[in-house]
Amino acid sequence: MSWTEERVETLKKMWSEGQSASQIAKELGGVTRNAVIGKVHRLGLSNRNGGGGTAEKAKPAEVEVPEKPAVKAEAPRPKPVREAPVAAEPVEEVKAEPVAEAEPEPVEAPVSPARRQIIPAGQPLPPQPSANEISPEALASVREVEKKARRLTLMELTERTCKWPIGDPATEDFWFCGLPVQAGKPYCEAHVGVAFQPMSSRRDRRR
DNA sequence: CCCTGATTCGC
DNA sequence: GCGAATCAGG
Repeated sequence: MSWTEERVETLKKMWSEGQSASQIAKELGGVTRNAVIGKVHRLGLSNRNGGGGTAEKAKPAEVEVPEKPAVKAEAPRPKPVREAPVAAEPVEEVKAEPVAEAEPEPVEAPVSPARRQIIPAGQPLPPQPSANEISPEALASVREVEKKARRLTLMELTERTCKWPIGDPATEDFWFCGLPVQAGKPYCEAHVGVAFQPMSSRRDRRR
């Protein structure tokens, strides 16, 4: 597959949304995450903003000293004053521009630290079921399984780890199940059981 | 082990 | 330009 304009646009869109290279690769198909990352770099849109994923290594402080302007006896070229865009507001989102890449444009902008935060866009958290809507048997079973939970943190979750939350999110006493998920489902077998109950079996349940 | 992006370098 | 291999990290 090649990087058609359409595919590149999908890439740009997803990348700016904070999607990971592998996710983008899946979406596009026919390419690996390496290809995506490579393309991202070639397009020059390496740094994404937002605290979503792992975007470390952001040390803008280091700027090579440009050495002196030298003794150029040349004509002081007027240089097309590009006008400093002191818009004061990081407008951002320059999409919808079919432009085929203008020029490098100095990455260093007098931009203020007021950046838009991008929402992780992860899987929506599963709803904590009300204990009184789960059958005693199922509940007991789940409790048992939860003893074997891997106790993963939010960041450790993947497509193959059960995302069932356990404990109180407001305390340290909180983690995610993390056991292997049931094919296609976001939870492990036990949690799929309590998460997807037929309406018929959860009617009129009292404690 | 699962995953992430960054870089290199032969093609 | 492309992307597999590799690297460095979580």
